[in-house]
Amino acid sequence: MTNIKDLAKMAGVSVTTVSRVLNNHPYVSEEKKNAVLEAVKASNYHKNINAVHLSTGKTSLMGVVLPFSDHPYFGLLLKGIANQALEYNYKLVLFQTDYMESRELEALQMLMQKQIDSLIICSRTCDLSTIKEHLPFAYRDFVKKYNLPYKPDYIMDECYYFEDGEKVIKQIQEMDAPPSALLVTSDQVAAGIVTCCKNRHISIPDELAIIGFDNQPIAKMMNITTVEIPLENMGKNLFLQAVNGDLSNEELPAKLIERGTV
Amino acid sequence: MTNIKDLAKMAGVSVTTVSRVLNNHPYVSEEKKNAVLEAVKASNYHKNINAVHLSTGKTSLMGVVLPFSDHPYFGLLLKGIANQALEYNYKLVLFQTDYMESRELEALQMLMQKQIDSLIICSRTCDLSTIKEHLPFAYRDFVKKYNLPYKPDYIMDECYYFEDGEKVIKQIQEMDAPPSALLVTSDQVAAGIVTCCKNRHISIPDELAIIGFDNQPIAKMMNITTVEIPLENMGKNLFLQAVNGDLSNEELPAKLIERGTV
DNA sequence: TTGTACGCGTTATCAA
DNA sequence: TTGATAACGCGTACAA
Repeated sequence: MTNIKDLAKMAGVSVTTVSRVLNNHPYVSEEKKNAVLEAVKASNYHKNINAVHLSTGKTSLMGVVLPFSDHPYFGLLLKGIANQALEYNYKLVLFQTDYMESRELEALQMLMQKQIDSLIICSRTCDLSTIKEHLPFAYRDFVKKYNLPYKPDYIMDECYYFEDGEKVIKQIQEMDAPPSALLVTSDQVAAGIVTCCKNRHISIPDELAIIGFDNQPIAKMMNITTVEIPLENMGKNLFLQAVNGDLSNEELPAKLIERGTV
Repeated sequence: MTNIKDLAKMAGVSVTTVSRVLNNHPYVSEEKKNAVLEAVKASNYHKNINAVHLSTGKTSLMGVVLPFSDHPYFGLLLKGIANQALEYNYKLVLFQTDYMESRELEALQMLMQKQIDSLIICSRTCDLSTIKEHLPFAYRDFVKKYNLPYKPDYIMDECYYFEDGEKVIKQIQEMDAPPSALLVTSDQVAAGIVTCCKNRHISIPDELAIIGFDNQPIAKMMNITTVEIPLENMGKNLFLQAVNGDLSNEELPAKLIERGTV
């Protein structure tokens, strides 16, 4: 593999001049510039980016931690981040954790080792203190904390996909005092619930009212009342905050889309 | 930031010894080893992985090119790759191309610049020749080529999600000679089609037969006949081939799951 | 078992 | 406008 030293020799200039040309720095004569570009072409030269990283101390790589990307919520969030990353010429390194702490730690590891410049944690299983003690510098937390009372039975975990709708209905039917309404954190799951209810002849919204989440197209098709969340926008904001070190704890508006399941 | 030189000074040994301890190499006395480990702890030391990369010429980073990850087909494929990557201690760099050639080129770029050790291209828009001319070495192509006759009208592109089912039905209903059966390349879309047919009182399979793809849980819930593809396994294989430079052009079995839409 | 010294490929500083 | 040369942090022949 040819390197800038080779190029310098080929073009009859110093490595500094080659570097200047390669990075569009000023103060290079047209003549030498052309000589360098010639050499680049002739040798099929490509920068070794790792050397650049070592020299500059930056990688233009941003980590994103999330449980899975094949879920519409995280998928859209990721999309927002990704688009913004594209604009800033950043690449993303994805950490699909499946809610496993060990994988979250891998991300922290990469951050510490400087393989990524920054890290967006969209979901975490590990303790905040764990994050804290692993980092040599301060981190930012944008999550608002609420202390609302709730009924544990009425909260069902691990519902991410369409097919989980069946599980929910089963669970509800086994309850002594089943809820008469469901706030579902994904339109996909809501759609699954609606489908399952149809199969079992449970009337919606009479017997069971449902509000979805995200205002996905599937909610429109199946006429499901839902909450619109500006996920892509959230992703965009996250990226910007991460890349700039901003602290604009902006609140994004959510909107109720009323349809037929309530 | 402290580096191995600092550690060496702190522990009263040479950088070589520090490196040996850090990489679990043999030929280090317990005494010195402990001294180094002490220093590591005391200084909150972390390797600068970029320096390692430069020195070793490897990054343990593998690129994956795919159009989107929030689609069950690519989602599962990615899952298979990711799990295997985990085992081999590789990290993945995701290139979500949205079928844009420019983004595919970015991936090739990173490969050439040695920021990633290897690249798995799950989908491509660019020409094979483009890939070829961008690479300094040979690449492997595992795609079988078939030359089957087909009717262009009967092929509908850009159907990826549940909601695209509506589009399909609309298009079919506008045809002079609509097909009586659909082979759908995603169970999500198939489910959307089935739902849409229900809404419009189109009888399945009498008026329209449907075969899905992937045997996703949604297909089971909606009783859709489908083809089971070992996607995760495919992903696993892809990773192994990429990491080992294997050429085991293995053919994985697909299986028809007969249900109610045919 | 240990350490010296060099190479990896760039960028940055500073003097010319 | 140019070029020597010193970082950057680590791995590793090679010598001891």
